[in-house]
Amino acid sequence: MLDEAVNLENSLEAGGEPERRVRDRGATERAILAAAKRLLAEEGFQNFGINAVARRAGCDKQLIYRYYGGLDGLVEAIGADLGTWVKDRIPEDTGGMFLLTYGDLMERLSLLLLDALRDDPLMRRILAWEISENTEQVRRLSEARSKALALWLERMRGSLTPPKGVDTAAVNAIVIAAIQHLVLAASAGGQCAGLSLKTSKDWEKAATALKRIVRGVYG
Amino acid sequence: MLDEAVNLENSLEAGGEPERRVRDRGATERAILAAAKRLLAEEGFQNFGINAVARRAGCDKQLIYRYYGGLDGLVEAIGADLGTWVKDRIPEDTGGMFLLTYGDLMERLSLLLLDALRDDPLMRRILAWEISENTEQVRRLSEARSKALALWLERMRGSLTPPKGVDTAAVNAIVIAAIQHLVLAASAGGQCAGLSLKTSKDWEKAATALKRIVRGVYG
DNA sequence: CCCCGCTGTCACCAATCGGTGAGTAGCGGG
DNA sequence: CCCGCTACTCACCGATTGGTGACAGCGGGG
Repeated sequence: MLDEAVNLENSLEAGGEPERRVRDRGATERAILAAAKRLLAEEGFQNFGINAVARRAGCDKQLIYRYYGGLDGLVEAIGADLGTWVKDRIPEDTGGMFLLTYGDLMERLSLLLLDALRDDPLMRRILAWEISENTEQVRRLSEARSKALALWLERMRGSLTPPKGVDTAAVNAIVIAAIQHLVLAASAGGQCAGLSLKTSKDWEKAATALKRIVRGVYG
Repeated sequence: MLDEAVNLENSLEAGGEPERRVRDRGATERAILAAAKRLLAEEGFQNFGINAVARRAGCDKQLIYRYYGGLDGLVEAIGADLGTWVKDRIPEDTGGMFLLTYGDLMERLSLLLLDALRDDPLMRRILAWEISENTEQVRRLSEARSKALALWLERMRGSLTPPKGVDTAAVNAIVIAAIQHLVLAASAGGQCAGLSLKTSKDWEKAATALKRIVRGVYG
C-alpha cells in the first residue's frame, strides 16, 4: 500500500521515461485512500480537497469521482478505515497488573489516550475538523471516530464495574475532553492556557496533573 | 457602531433609492471591524476572507486594505478588541461570598468560564481557529485571547494564594482545556465523548461533574 | 481477429479567491 | 465658486477551486 503510494507519487517528477502506470484499479484506489489520509494528517482539513488529494496521489481527480463518488465518499472511506485504529492501540495484556480499581483503570486509560493521540496526527486533524465544521461529511467522520474511541474504552475497561454515586459518563467525558484539547492545543501552538507543552518534561508535568485529577475523582 | 454596521449591510439589498453612504472614514472602519467580528462569530474562520468581510460590511475590499492593511491587520484589530472581553465578564462584587478557599474559587471560576464561553460565539470560533491553524495571523490572535483569559483569571483570583504541593498551573490548564473542549464540541456537534450536550439538563450534569473534578483536586 | 469495456488523461467550465491600479464622487478650505 | 484632497467604487488580474465531458490506450471475451 505504501509502496504503491510512493511509486505513484514519484511517477510525477521521476525523470527519464514516462514510467507508465500499471492499470490496477485496486492499487489505485488504495493509493488514493492512502494519499488522502496522509494529506489530511499532514496538512489538515483546511486544504483538503479533490485537487489536493489527486495531486498527492499522482492521479487524475476524475478517478476519485469514479472510485469514491467524490470527496464525501473518500471521507467515508477514511472513516471506515478508522475502525482499525482500535486494534492497533490495544495492548494484549494489561502489563502484568490486573484486578485494578476503577481509579487505577481510568488513570491508566487517560495516560494511554493522551499518548495515543499525541502520536496520531490523523486522529488529531479529524478531532480539530469535528470542532471547526458541522457538515454532513464531518458528522459521519466524527461518528466513526467516536465509535472507535468508545469501542476502545469498552475493550480496555473489560468487566470492571464503575463506582456508584458518580456520573462516570459525564466525568469521563470531561477527562477525555481535557486530554483531547490538551493534545490539540499543544499540536497547534505548543501550549495550552499558559502551560507550555513542548518538551517531554512539560508533558510529564501535564501527565502528573492529569493523574492527580483522575485520582481526585476516582480515589 | 452596530447601527452603522446594520445600515451598511442592508444597503446592499435594501430596495428603493440607492441610500447613499455618508463619507465617514471612522464609521466605515468601525463597520468593517464589526462586520469582521460578526462574520467570524457566525460563519467561523473557514470562509473568513477579504471578500466575505467586504461583502458583509457592504463596502469595497479595497477599503480593508487601506484602513487595516489587509486581513492580517483586521485580525489584529479583532485581537486588540478582545481586551474588552475581560471587562464585560468581571462581576463587580464576588456575589456576597468572600474569603473563599482555593477550591471554592476554582469551582466558581470553572463554572463562570464555562458559561462565558457558552454564550460567546466569537471566542469559540477563535478557539477553534487556534487549534486548527498555526499561521502568524492566528498566533497573534491566540496570544491576545490567551492574554485576555489570563488577565481575567488573575483579576478573579484576587489575592488568594494557591495551595502548596500541587502544580496549580498544570492542573488549571487541564481544567481549562476540558472546559474549552467541552464547549467547542457541544457547539459543533452537540456532544462530547458520547455525552450529549444539548439541553440545559445535559449542561447541569456536565457542570456537576466539572465541580466534582475540581473539588477532587482542590478539596 | 476485432471490438467493447475499463482504466487513466486531458482540456475545459464557471465561480471564487486575494490583490492592484485606475477612476469617480463628494466634502471642505481657499 | 472652484479646486484639491480624500473616501469610495469599479474593473481587471492570475491562480485555484470543484466538477464534467471527451478522448486515449490497453486487455480480455466474443
